[in-house]
Amino acid sequence: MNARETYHHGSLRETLLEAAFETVDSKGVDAVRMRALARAAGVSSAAPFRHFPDRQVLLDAVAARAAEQLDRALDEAAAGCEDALTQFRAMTVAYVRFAAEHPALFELVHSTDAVHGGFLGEVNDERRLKLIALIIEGQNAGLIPETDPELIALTSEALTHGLARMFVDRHPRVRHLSSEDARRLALTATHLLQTGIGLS
Amino acid sequence: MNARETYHHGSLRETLLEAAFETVDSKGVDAVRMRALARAAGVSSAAPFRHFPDRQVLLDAVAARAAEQLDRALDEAAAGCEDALTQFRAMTVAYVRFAAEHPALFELVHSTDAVHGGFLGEVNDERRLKLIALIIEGQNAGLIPETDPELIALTSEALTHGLARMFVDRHPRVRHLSSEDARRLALTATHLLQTGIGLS
DNA sequence: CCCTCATGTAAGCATTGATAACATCGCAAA
DNA sequence: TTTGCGATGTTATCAATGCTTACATGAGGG
Repeated sequence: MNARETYHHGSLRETLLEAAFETVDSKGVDAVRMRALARAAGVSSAAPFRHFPDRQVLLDAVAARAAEQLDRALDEAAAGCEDALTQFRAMTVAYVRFAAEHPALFELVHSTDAVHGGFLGEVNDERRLKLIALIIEGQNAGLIPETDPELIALTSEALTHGLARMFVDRHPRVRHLSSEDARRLALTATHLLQTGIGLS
Repeated sequence: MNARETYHHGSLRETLLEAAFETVDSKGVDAVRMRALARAAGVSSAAPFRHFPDRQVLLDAVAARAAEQLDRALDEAAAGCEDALTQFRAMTVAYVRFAAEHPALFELVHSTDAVHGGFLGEVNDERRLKLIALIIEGQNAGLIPETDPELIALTSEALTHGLARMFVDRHPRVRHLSSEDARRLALTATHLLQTGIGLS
């Protein structure tokens, strides 16, 4: 499929999107070059612009796909869990892990440009709402004390996001951690916080 | 000093550095253009390369200056505080505040490229060591229970870094917060965490 | 006083994102 | 089946950018 016989490519948009996604994941956002993508798809350097008005729109599309992947990872992590609290913890771990394994994608999902553009912001919002819902659910089930859920969610998210960011930024203290170490760290840290919130 | 009569500029390096710093702070890293800086300094477009081998080195210099400014902010915040714990909290607030007020500079200080290049990494390390020292000092003074200081520092830093990042990323939940609100949030969040750690 | 070398200039290169004018072809309507 | 139109691809080209090379200038030490 890399070489092409027909004048029309057939699925250029998807091919470009996929290649851009891989490039971001493996080499970072800055490594995404319109001409390189075109060359890889066996197509002229102007062709991509038929499918993406400009580079930023392409990156937005990549960000959207990455957000889907992140959401899926969180859902899968929460799938096997019984109560709201366990789900909450599992999602925290999955979140940090995604950041550790796909730093560039994680960064792109939260990059101001893409988020401010609207649709991605809503996706992120939805993910957050899911977490708040879990907290409220936990409160209703008596698992979490009835403190301000907004504050709990915010603080918890800050801790999670911060841990994730430390992996993205190759923070010295987490740089050489194994995947399992990272998992334990996320659990321990959130546990520490949750002790403060009032969880057992 | 903007217009120049002499063939030699006299302080081109500093002028460029300052202009780049301002540009990063006000318009972001991507807005830094070598030619624009040269034009602003009233100098040919090749001149900057006499002082900075390439753009990245210039950005590294900007990052170093930003790191100094951040360190100064933290020191000033800690200056008036009595015990280690209060210092620790004040520095947390100052850290988040710096991120909120100078998002691009904050990002640059932690950008992987600049950090991985060595010297900036050491600056950041030093800042971290200062925090750990505070924790140990707090433990010695009986203000902080004798739990693993590494873990406490790491978790605390994750929370702080996460809060800071939320401002940088214009996170919806903090986007419309006033400076005072942000201060309170940082305090409340760290308090929540410190409750978990075992602080009063 | 002069001559060296740090610092500046002019010109140009390769690369990049983006656009405009033209080519090809799938597909639906006549 | 034919036609022709809109989606998609091509070629050629632009302006901007980072960076380099070869040359110019002049400040300051010997």
